[in-house]
Amino acid sequence: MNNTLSIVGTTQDLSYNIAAVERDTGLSKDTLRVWERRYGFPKPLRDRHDERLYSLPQLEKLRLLRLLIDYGHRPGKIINRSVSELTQLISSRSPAQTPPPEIDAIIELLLRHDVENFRNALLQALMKQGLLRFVTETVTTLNHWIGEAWLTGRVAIFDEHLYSEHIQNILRNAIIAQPGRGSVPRVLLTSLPGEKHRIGLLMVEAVLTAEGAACVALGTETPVIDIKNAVPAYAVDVVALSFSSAVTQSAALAGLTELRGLLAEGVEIWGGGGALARARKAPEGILLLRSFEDMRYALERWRVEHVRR
Amino acid sequence: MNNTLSIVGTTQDLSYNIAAVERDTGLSKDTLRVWERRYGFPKPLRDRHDERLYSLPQLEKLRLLRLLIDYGHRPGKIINRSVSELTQLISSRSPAQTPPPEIDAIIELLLRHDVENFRNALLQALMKQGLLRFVTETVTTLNHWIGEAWLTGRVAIFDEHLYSEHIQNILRNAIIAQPGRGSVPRVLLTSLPGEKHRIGLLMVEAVLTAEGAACVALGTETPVIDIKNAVPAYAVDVVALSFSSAVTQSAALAGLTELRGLLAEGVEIWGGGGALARARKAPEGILLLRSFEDMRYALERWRVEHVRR
DNA sequence: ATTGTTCATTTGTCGTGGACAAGATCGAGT
DNA sequence: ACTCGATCTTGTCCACGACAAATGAACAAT
Repeated sequence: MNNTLSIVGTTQDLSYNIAAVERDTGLSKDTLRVWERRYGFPKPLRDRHDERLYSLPQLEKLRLLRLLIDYGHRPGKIINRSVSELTQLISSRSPAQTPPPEIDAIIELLLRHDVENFRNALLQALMKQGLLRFVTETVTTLNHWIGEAWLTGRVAIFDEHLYSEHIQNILRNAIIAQPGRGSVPRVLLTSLPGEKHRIGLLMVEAVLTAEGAACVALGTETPVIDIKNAVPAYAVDVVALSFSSAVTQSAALAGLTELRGLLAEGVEIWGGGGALARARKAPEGILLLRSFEDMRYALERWRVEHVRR
Repeated sequence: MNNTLSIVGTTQDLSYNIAAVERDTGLSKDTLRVWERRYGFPKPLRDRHDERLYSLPQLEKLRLLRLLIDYGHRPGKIINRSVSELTQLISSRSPAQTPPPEIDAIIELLLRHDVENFRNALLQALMKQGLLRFVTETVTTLNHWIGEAWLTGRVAIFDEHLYSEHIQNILRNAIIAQPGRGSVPRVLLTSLPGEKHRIGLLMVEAVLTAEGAACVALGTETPVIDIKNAVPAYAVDVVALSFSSAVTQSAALAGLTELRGLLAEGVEIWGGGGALARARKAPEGILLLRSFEDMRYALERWRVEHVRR
């Protein structure tokens, strides 16, 4: 079972065993070992039983590498560069643009760790704009720029955690405020195992609920089989899946196709999110939503096609 | 990278490669291979390149096994029983006790997949009892009995997902409703990597906020180093960590001790949750909270010890 | 009766290297 | 500009040996 919390460590400078590194970097054990074999990095110390002990600097460099690889760099080209070269690569990649001032003001509060005012700024934006605009404009751009700031190291991991929690609070608060009795269509909302990003899912739920659909939200990481079983149980008309850009496009399409094979014909499948934003054509029987605009249109279309007699 | 969603499959009856099985069962590839070697199950077909291809029945039996093992059965004893024997084991596991009627009524709605009324029943309970009693009584017992019903197979995985989402909606809604300006102490709230249960964390946040503390919630799975860095950034007085019964007690204690070594003396560490409920004695410099009562007492004590001049 | 200790067994994770599929890159040809 | 195939790169899979960590049983001590 993969529920170890263990971190090997002496009091002062700690070392991480290979499982801890896999957790903290997202690089599989196989990958870590094969990198060591091929490129000579990371070359961890060994404990008394010849098991790998990674140091904190190694772990930090691995995180940098992961980031750059996600961004399109090839491992072999960058793995033996120094940490400073890598950070330079990251910052040089960042676009010259700056976020719009109202977004920047909010990010500024996050950077100052001013929890109360950060929360209030978000709430005020929501009040001022209404749920739909708040989600489709403010939250979308906030996500983008905070991701950007994280890449360049301006925003720490815990800041991003905090941001995610607060957005969740606000979105869930907005969702629960909606009535949503007997609405159509009934939409099952979730992501496949491996996809952990909750915010995209909540944004969709907020918009759909606001547009009068009935959402059955299952959170993240529902195995395909369980989705298949949930569809008849909750009598849903549509299954909507979210894929953040942390997953590859091909993986997302494969998951969608897999699900299509398992579900009844009448049930629609919608897929959206960063991983699919640039997808060319949809697999048979699947609707790709490249924007919130697309989604509202899809909703409209469903309703026209399923008019009550 | 472990973000493959790929599933190998022909249109009709699909087979799953070892990565897909790892995802859907939570059993690591190493475990799957060593079970095959030792016990002869699961013995998957091989593709043209000698790679394992698991069938759907195998996958389903693996999920049953996982369930029983989580409950305390030993793999070696049950792995070669038939599926019907295993399901029998699960249903015979059902405890003599039954949940109190008001809890049972709510669970019944979940079993009927009656989303709207389920939501309303939860909201009504909250209104009737107030936040504190709702969390410490209703949610606590609901968690317990739904976990129980899941073990006996009465509640499906997707039902539990749905339950978790709704509880989150409600708790976060309650949290955001509180003012919380300039309160003390400032409490950082999170869990360590590997601990994914969010509900316990949210329950604590709800209670603490209601009691007038200022919570800085980082969600689940924050690496120790990031906690260490967050403490000065957010100027917190207390770090509170939650450990569900999915982790072992020793792992929880190790994590707490590890953290203690990294944080400044003045910062308190509180640990709570299922894994620690039966812990004997706390490590040096750590406060174990075995109940919500304990937590309110700890809060009281902190305030007395840090009286404003 | 509960708690601590010791010892044997079970079980999951780690190690090694070899192999190869799937992806990425690049050049040639339409 | 674009497919197409050849070529390199990279992650995942395999086998199987070893052993640490978890569990259970047996027993002593409080």
